[in-house]
Amino acid sequence: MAATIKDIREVTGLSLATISKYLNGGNLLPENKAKIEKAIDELHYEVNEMARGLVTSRSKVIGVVVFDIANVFTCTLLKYLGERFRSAGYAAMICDSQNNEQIEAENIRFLISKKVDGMIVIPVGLTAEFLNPALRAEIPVVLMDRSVDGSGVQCVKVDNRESSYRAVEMLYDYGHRKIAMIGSDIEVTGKEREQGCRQLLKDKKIEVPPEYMKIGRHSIEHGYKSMQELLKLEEPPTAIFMGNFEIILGAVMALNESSFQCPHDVSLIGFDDLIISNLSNPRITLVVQPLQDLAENAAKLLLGKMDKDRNSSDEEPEEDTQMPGDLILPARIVEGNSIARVE
Amino acid sequence: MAATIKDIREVTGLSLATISKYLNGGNLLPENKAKIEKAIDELHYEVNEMARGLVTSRSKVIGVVVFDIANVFTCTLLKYLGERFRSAGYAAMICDSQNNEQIEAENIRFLISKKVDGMIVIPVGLTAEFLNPALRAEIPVVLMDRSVDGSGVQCVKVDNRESSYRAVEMLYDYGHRKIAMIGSDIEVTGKEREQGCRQLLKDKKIEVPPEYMKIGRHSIEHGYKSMQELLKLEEPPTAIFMGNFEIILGAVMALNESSFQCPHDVSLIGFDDLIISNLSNPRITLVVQPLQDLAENAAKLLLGKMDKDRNSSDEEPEEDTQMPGDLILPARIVEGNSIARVE
DNA sequence: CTGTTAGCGCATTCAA
DNA sequence: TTGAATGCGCTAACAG
Repeated sequence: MAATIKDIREVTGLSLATISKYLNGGNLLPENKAKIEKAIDELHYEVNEMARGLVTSRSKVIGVVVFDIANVFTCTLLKYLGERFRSAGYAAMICDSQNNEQIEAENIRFLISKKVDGMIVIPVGLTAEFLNPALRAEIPVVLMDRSVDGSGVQCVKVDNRESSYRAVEMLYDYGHRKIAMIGSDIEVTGKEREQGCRQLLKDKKIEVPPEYMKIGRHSIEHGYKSMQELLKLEEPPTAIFMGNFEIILGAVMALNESSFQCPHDVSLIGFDDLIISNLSNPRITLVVQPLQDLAENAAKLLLGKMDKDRNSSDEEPEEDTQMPGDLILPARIVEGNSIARVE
Repeated sequence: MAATIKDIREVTGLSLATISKYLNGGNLLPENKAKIEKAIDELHYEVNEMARGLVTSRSKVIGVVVFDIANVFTCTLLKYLGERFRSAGYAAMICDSQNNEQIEAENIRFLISKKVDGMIVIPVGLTAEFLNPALRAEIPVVLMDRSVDGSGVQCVKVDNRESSYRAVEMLYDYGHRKIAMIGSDIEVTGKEREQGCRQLLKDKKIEVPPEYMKIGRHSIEHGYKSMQELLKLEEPPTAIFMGNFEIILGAVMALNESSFQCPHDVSLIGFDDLIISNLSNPRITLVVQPLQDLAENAAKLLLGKMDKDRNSSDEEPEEDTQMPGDLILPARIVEGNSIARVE
């Protein structure tokens, strides 16, 4: 069996309290300190965090619930989140919701039972309900990427609407007037991006044929089929805005298989990942989210909330809970050479 | 504060043991069952897994230590691992080693202190030492992707040597004789892939100019620079084997920027990810690892070990610990159209 | 089927 | 500075 502090007591002859004090950085005689260190080394003692957590009611673990773990966006966020948490002395417990709201709700409850000290959630669900158990348990929560209306929980994200607006504006500024979009509508994110696109077109008084707005599932297939359909139109668009990573993937596949050339026949701009532009030829101009910034801000926010929670613990009517609203970071456009100038 | 079983006792008038029995699926009077369920619902009770774990000395958590969380390979494995563990009633605690052996060692010790019931490790390190604490703590461990010599710990992986051999053989069979490789040498995986390549060339009695073997860091930059250098040679290769995802990325970037066309001027075959072939034009022929199989086998193996550990607990000299050796799965080649036939 | 009791490993009082 | 005692929330005997 693993060694416990009792074993250390046997070896050193000191009391449990003294050993505990050592483990928690208290002051003791150098002599005793050395004895304990020697014993720890010999016994390969490791603190039992379950027992410690039971006493302190703090686990030093932060739960991270992601809507889907198997994509670059999520992984990159996880990387940065993990780094921040680690340097603050916390570990991350990552739960994949597999794009399933029920699993998401279970994940939340699971993490509560694990007594995590805080949670980051990149939600599947649009409804706020699934967060209630965490709020009731008084576990600080910070959302990322997708805000949840009516949850009253702060979210760190980019301004999808504004960024999409600027992306389409870039197409416009290059002279394009026949502008199409391939996007998704299941998540808030997708809706916001569509809104941004429509807004620009409206502001510029461009009439959009309904067959130019390909809003469907968030999937490679949707991107693939939509691109095929757009290129088959009698009057195909000269420029296309692609709403997310998977759609870009599918759309570029379809384009590659067609006789159309980018940017000669059709110009492209996409929302999301940078890795894509390394592979495609020509490089696609992209709206890139500041993933590291997003993660660091979310981590900072959460750690801050956790601190406050611990200090204000009992009384005090929480005067400063003034519902701060979402934290919105700017996305930047990274230019490739996928947009042709049109006269 | 969160509700405990004592609160349930207050409400129901039943004893702690009865409530505990309910929580663990024991039989009790329907009447009492209903009472408890009502109380749980009202109080929003959630089991405190720390307390439970302290008693049972099982956490229902499996630790997963990955060399780098921010890549598709890792994420995909995490996804499949997570699904398997979840359906077996376990959660995954994921630790990123950030490609750093020291962090890796800390992760192992951290998970031990969290009393995880088992571990999956995709190691950074080549040396076995970092696994010792886990072995001493008698925590079942299964490695993935990269075996660690002398650790005595089983590893689930593909046969990199054999797969690379077949990849290069495909180039050979298409008639190529001027074959180059861009690969990495920091990890076992990279070394094995290089060996497979060299072996085929040797078997076919092909002399390899040293400038054809670009072995360097596992990075996009290395792929990029190496491709540039290869194309600048007086006698450039007609076919190139690319050893991993990052290298493919860089190499394809460089190729796209050059005047060379694939497969007309240079044929390509790569080791790793499938996503790449969706984007590049033409589609690159790839050696694809059976990620789902790898994950499922590793999960099964680990869960099996955990079961055995719990049952054989005390005595029995573990007769069947016969060092089963690594579990090696076949990779498959997914053909694109990046290889030209040469006469 | 239910209740009583003890103890998991540790931190934390309070005395000494 | 150190030690003895108490309890965190729960499960696991055992007795009823």
